[in-house]
Amino acid sequence: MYALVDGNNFYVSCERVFRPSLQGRPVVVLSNNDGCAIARSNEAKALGIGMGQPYHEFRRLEGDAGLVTLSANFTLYGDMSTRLMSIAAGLGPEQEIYSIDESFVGVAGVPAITRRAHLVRERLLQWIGVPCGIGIGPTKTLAKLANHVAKSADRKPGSYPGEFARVANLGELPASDLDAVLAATELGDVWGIGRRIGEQLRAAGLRTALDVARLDPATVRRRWSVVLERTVRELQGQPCIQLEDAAAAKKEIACTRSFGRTIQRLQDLQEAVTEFVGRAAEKLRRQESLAGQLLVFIHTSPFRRQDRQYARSITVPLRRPTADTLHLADVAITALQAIYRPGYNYAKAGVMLLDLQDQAVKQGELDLDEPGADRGRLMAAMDAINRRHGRGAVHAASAGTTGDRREWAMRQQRRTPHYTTDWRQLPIARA
DNA sequence: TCTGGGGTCCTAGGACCC
DNA sequence: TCTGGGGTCCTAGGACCC
Repeated sequence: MYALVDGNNFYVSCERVFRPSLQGRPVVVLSNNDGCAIARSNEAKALGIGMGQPYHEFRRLEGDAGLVTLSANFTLYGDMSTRLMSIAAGLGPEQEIYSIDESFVGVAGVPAITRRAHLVRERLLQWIGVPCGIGIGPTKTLAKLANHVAKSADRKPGSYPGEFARVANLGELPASDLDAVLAATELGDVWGIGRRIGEQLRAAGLRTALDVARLDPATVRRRWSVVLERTVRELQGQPCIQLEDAAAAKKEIACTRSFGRTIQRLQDLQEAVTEFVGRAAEKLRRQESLAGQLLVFIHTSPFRRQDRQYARSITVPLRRPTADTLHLADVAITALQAIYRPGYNYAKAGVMLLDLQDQAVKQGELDLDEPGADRGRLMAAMDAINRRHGRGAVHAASAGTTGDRREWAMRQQRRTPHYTTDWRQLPIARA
């Protein structure tokens, strides 16, 4: 038996903890560069603002409907997430942290689980201040579906029985009642059924989660894929997707960004790419891995129809796997020079570290006395300084030294403070 | 004018091996 | 006219997730 705990409209809820005046108001959190909506309060959803909708399309609601828009504050959300996860873990013996605001908890054998879930939920609300929904079911897919039910029963009364509001346990439901819940759920709301497969299923005459659950797994495998087959079996109550107890090491690490405005010069791209390498390599060292390949890409904006378009990437195999920022930056800049073409308005660039391997596993070789081959201590010192004095306190010089005046800097007009991770930005309570 | 970032898994097809 | 069988590895592309 599994539980899925997740924060409602998580980013918005985090912002509301520190600005209670946002309660009850339509609030949207924007993506990087204040580009599009990535979290919406229920009130904002009611205004018709869609997930991923471009900001400029709903900006007018700030005046017309009292909409509050905020720039993304991922430092805050990450810290709130850590706190939330540690409390959610109290629900059962095993936990898989699935995303910034969701975790699966293995709850097999936990007595009075529904009541316990209510207590954990109240604790999350009181200690963290973030409202959560908890769904419980015999498979991860059914736990996800139960979580959807819990949220819908809360937000849209009448869509499901009222006792499912906030906490929904499908595990102790008679079969006929479970069928009724599945029948009331759109197939597109099932975990694992996205836009494309959803369209194909609807074209085949299916409408609800119950329709999908009644498909024959072998047929589904033949006509679609083993992935969808697992979804069908999980809906039928047969567990196919394991709980991933320990976080696995990443197989690739990326740092990619759209620019605050388009840039043309190689120099600016070099600064950006160097910075991306620095961040990616830092993540790489944190998980104690080495990269075997590095990929760099640059492209123009497909949304700027008037611009000539250009997009290219290049993958460079590294002679030795490495986690050395300076070495990786050298490689990345050479790679960038190979794909850069003047005369385009570049909108985005990125770096990916691929073919990652454990740093403990090293190919032995003759020491050919390569200068600077091992800068592990320098990297450790860089990481320590940046941890203590903030991101970017030390970096490769090719990342540029002009700070916020950098041409490509991200636009973030309404970012809230780092309330919980920076002494200078602590909130102040006044009597 | 203005449209995010970071991942995973699966499959098909080609190259290559004996 | 007639052209094997069995396998691995790699990559690109598609689909999904939050």
